[in-house]
Amino acid sequence: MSSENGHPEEEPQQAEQLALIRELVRKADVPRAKPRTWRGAPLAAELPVARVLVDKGPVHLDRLWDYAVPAELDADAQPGTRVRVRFGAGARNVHQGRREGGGLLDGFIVERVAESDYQGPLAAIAQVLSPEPVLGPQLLRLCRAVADRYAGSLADVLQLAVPPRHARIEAEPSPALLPPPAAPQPGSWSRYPTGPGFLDALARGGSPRAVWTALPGEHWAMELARAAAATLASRRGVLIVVPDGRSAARVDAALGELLGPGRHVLLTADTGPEERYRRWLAVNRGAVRAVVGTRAAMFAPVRDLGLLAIWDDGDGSHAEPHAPQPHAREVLLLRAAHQKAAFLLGGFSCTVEAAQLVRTGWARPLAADRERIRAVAPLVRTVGDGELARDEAARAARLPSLAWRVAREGLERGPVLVQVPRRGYVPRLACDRCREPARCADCAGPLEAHDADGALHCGWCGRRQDGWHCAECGGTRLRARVVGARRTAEELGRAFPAVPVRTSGRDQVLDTVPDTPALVVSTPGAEPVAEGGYAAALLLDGWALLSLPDLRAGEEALRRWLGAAALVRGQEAGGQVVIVAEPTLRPVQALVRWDPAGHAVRELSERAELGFPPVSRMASVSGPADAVAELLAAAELPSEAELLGPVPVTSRGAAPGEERVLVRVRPGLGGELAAALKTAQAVRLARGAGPVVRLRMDPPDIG
DNA sequence: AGCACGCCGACT
DNA sequence: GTCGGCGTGCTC
Repeated sequence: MSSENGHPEEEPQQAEQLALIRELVRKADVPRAKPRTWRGAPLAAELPVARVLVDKGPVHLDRLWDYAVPAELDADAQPGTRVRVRFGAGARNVHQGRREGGGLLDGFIVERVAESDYQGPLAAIAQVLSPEPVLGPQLLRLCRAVADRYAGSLADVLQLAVPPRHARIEAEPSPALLPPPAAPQPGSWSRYPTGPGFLDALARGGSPRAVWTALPGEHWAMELARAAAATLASRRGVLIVVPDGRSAARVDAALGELLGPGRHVLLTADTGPEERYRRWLAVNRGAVRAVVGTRAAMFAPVRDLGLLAIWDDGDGSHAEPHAPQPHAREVLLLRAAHQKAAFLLGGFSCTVEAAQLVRTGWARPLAADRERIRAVAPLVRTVGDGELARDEAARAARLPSLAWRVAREGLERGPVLVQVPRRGYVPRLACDRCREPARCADCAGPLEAHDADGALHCGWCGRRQDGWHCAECGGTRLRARVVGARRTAEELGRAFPAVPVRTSGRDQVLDTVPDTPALVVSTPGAEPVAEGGYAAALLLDGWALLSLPDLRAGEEALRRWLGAAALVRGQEAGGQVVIVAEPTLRPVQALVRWDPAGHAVRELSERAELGFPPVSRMASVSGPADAVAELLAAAELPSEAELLGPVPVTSRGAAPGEERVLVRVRPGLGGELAAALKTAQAVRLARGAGPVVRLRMDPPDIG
């Protein structure tokens, strides 16, 4: 396939690059030393050198250290085991018999080799914590690839990938592996023209890759379970990553229904640390071959991986908040490439990244015919600003009369969902006339007005913009308006006093609601499933979502609307959706036509024109101004790298005087960019540890 | 990060 | 003459 995107196909070239850098970082040609006897203690007869990754500590220790393997630890000190080693200046003194010193640090044996290229005497491994090989070769390779991709340290990634140890759990035997199940019937996969073929390929041991646009009302958890069962039938393993515990529980239930007990495990944060480690060990030991879980499960060491699946990749929960902040979709893509496994990315909506996988030909679309979509999608109706202005009832009650009518009708037939915005968004500027986001004339970054004088500055390159006018329509006035709608929902509840009002939100999320008339007020993402589908839905958060301070505002709005609208009965069953948003806006049109993939394709081509991610690759470098400048000057960036900024960092937690620079490269150079920044960072830290500079690949918050 | 070694000022 | 300031540099 082409190398036009930043996806797994750039990986071999990247690996080569990094191998080269590792080589350079290592000392120049020195004669290879055999491990010397340490205090005269006998060494392991074979492969007496252990290459150890020290688990914690500063970034410049992110390399392997050679230790001698004493004969008595030979059997236990295998690759992948957790060990303790003496590390620090004092360790040598121990060797010379002077006094104790050098702290004990935890680490992992990465490999056993015959000789070391370190010239001095090797210290011995102090202790093998347990003979359990928790860091197998494939997991190690994955973690290294993730660290490289995100310009992070291997130690940081291992912290995400290998759970903390519980000795008692390790002592327990894992259950025996059950024989593979029979291949499942295609079931509702038959509603997609290529669905049965996809399932069949999985069952036969093939590795199809698909971007699946789920039909409205789809019992997607069962579809994922069927794909898992087909893969297990081919004697291969499965990993399914979903955004939250609620979704994980649904897939868990579907897997249980289809496979019976003992063939899969659920890995989520709700499970206590010990039980979690028990399940993780069962997976690592090959006793269980199917895993469903939330983002931390993206590293689950499933054996013989046949299928990697992710549901709703646009959900922000898939982005790991801990360094180096890998995204579950990208990690699964790396795994699919490494292991030649099948890949299934599904959702009611479609991200630009997913559209890019299809565009480059890496994955095939898996979607239903238009006719079938029309039959099962609810009828979507819009209320734009013009209508709102003319609508007397709306002005009085802050709710358009169409919404009243649809709610009243819906409540005669079942529950009605009301989606209201969450608090705490930051509006950005848009053209008052056509709502196109206001963009910088120089680099197309988002404009901000954070000065009291009202002057406009670019959020990326920091340049002042005078005399702004809209590139789309020529308008010269800006707006930052948002609609507060929570109160509207409360008023709606008062207007239907006979009907119960249930709420689902951040603090208390309802899982399901019964099939009886009720107003169900929910924030995006917390919508309960209605047993027979909602009779209607009101989407009242149009402007709040569209003015999120994000490049993805449109995509995110559409994703949330589709997530709610997919819970509504089809229009043949009378299901209706009313959205309070301008009908000319692209995401609104995509909702009306129920065409998320088309929306993502258009967003993608627009990003390509503007040089936005994921069509370009970006890194953000932030910290004290001089430190940022110093790092960038030292980094051997790809020659055509484009520097945007610096701009002052205004986010929470940033010290005054901090700045941020964005580095942009064309697709395919992301690996090179990450490697260059990581090397420069390591060099900086190795000498003198100046003020901290934060690196972030693919920053999500670039406006 | 720790913790060494190392090369210049005021104290018994 | 020594004790000790914390400025570079290494840690398998």
